[in-house]
Amino acid sequence: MPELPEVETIRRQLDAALPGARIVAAGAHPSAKFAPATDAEGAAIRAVRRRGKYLLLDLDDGRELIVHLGMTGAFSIATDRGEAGPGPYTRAWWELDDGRTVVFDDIRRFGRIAVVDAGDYRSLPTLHELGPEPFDPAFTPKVLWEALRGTRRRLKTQLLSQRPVAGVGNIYADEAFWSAQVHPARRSLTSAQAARLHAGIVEALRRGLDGGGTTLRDYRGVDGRRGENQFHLACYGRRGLPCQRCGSLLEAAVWDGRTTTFCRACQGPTPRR
DNA sequence: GGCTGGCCCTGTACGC
DNA sequence: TGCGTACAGGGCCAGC
Repeated sequence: MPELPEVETIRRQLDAALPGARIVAAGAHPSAKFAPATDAEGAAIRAVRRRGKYLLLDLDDGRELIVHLGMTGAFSIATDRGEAGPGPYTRAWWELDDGRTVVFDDIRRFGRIAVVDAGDYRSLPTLHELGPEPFDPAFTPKVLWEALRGTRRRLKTQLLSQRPVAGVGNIYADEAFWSAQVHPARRSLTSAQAARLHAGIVEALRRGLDGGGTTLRDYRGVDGRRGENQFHLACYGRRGLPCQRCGSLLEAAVWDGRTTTFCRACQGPTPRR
């Protein structure tokens, strides 16, 4: 499940390989989520950027090819015809003028592709309303506090909306709340808790980035390599295992449709509502 | 306008 | 062994 560190790892690999190449042909799964991939045909790729979990490929005609990896999206670049080309889970592919083919596979089809005028993200609500980048100086503890205390939703639910900060998904959210010793089901927090959560978010994402991403099931880089960060998770997916800080057994619950792992001893009792 | 819950998807794990 | 069911979850959207 690609979150910011995984998407950034992929971005770096694509940005090292694609700028300068022109898309001479394209194909896509007929679903409305992937069909727009063919709209990029004829354009050259200038750069590969990232906002949150979205990959933004700048095209030379004033548009952007936007790709969200969803849960199981993955890129590969085929250099020889017939080798690592489109497969049963390929949802889009782009043939380049240098003979390579960029292939986008997505088993569960939670991904999404769009081509828009540069900077016009109105057709992608989450991207349009996206919060600051976590490593940007504009993302401060105060900004996070303001974004979280201005809602009555659970803190984690609000965090996953991508509005307080861009790029945090379920894995890094659990890690950040555990690190900050803040209960994710709370609906309010102090400025001191916000400061700890801010530090926890940045730290968790930085660690994921340094590890080349977290591979739990499907995530692979463009080069097919798995991430390493799954070996360093302290909380996510460790229900029933001892907390690395206090030794209590970690618990898990489902709130707002998302499984959350937490330490009752470190992060406090679950709020009544 | 804010919030909640359902839906989309398919491989994997597990129980019977 | 084979079948059925639950589960994983990011983003969108209808309905409250």
